[in-house]
Amino acid sequence: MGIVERKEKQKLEIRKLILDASMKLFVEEGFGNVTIRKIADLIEYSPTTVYLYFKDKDEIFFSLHDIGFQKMEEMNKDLVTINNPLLRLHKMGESYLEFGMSNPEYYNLMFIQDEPMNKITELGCEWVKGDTAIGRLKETVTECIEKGYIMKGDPHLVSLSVWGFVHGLVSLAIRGRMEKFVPEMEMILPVMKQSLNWFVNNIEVRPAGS
Amino acid sequence: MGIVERKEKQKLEIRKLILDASMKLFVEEGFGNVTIRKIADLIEYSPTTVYLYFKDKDEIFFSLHDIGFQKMEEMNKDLVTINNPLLRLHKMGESYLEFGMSNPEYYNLMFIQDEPMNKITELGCEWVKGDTAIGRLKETVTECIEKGYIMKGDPHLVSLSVWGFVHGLVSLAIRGRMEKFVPEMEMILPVMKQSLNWFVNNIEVRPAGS
DNA sequence: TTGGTTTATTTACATTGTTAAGTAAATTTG
DNA sequence: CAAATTTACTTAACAATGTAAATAAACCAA
Repeated sequence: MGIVERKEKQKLEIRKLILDASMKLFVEEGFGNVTIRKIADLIEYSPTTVYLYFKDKDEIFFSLHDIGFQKMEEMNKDLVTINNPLLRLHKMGESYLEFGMSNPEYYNLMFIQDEPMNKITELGCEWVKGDTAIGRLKETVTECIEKGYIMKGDPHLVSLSVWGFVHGLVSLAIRGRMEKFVPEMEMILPVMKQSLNWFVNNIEVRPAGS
Repeated sequence: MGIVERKEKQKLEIRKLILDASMKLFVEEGFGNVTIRKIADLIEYSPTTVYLYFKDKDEIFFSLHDIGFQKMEEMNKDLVTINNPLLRLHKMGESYLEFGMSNPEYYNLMFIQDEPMNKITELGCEWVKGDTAIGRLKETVTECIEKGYIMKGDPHLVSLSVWGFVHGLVSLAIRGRMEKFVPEMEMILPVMKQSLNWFVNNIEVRPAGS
């Protein structure tokens, strides 16, 4: 079945071509300016050809959202080596902030935009990528609690809180709600890290009298 | 000049008609399904009439975003009577969560969607409504720090952190990213409140040995 | 070569935001 | 009151969009 294989490979190549072009447009012109026709122009196919590889526009966004999680995972892979769970949690947070601020378009698709989730509910399946990422957070939080680094509590709830915290910062920033707080662009990430620092300091259980 | 006055009043009435219709559509059919034509249909005018009252679609969204802040302010007006600043901060947080969850469309316009901010940067002016709301948060946080209810730190940074926290929860919830954490709809707000509770407990300075 | 399958394109349509031009009524001016 | 002008609105139209149907071209098995 060598021919079938080759065909499949070609099919995947064009899919990739479409996704790359979409992301390029997404980054350069913003979410609202990604159109099927521009994508088609960029890959030098007719607009309708795109529909041979993706059911509709939302499916393209869903695929990009997926790629975003892969990128994030890659960025996080070194963190497992950190032994101290609270330090690991802190670094995970920093990594999250960095990912969001340096890939706002992916972040947008992964955690803010509705379109990729539409696709998920439409297919009746779960948000696999997001859930596994959160799963890893939960492991670390659980370890923090078990080893007494942070106050005893429901790991589930604490994980949600931690995620909420970093997501709040990133999403405020990339949607332009932080300008009054942090007027200079290049200060946003540092300030967010300070904020995370404050957060971790506060949830850390300090030995009595320190 | 009674006639001029009456005319102005009529003009405002139609503006309100448009805004109400927009909000109705927004709530019932979602952000993406608000179209000028549907608005016009609803108020029984031609689509172009809308443009006599609003420069463009974004200006409608901006006005709605503004109304959202008014509603929020109204919801918060009782809070100033709370003397204990940490309790006040806690209640402000709860109120914020409640507002977001019971008015997701307004929340969307106020803190997530790009369009209203486009209008602001276009006009070269500031995000007045948002900034004053945040100002009130900052006052309470400052008081908390001064009176020793929470750890000493930069009020600016702490305010951003608090805001980030509650915003993170609300925006994850209304963009459907919390389903795995909290599968039952009606549990979302309670869980978010628990989360806020945990947060406040952690930032509160406890007397040594308690 | 023939007939079927895959892959792409050309047309086409409905929906969108928005503008330009036109019209009828209301108001002002003489 | 009659003429001029302003106001409030509509009709018609344009360009851009997502997407479907019809069609043509390329490819391959028989």
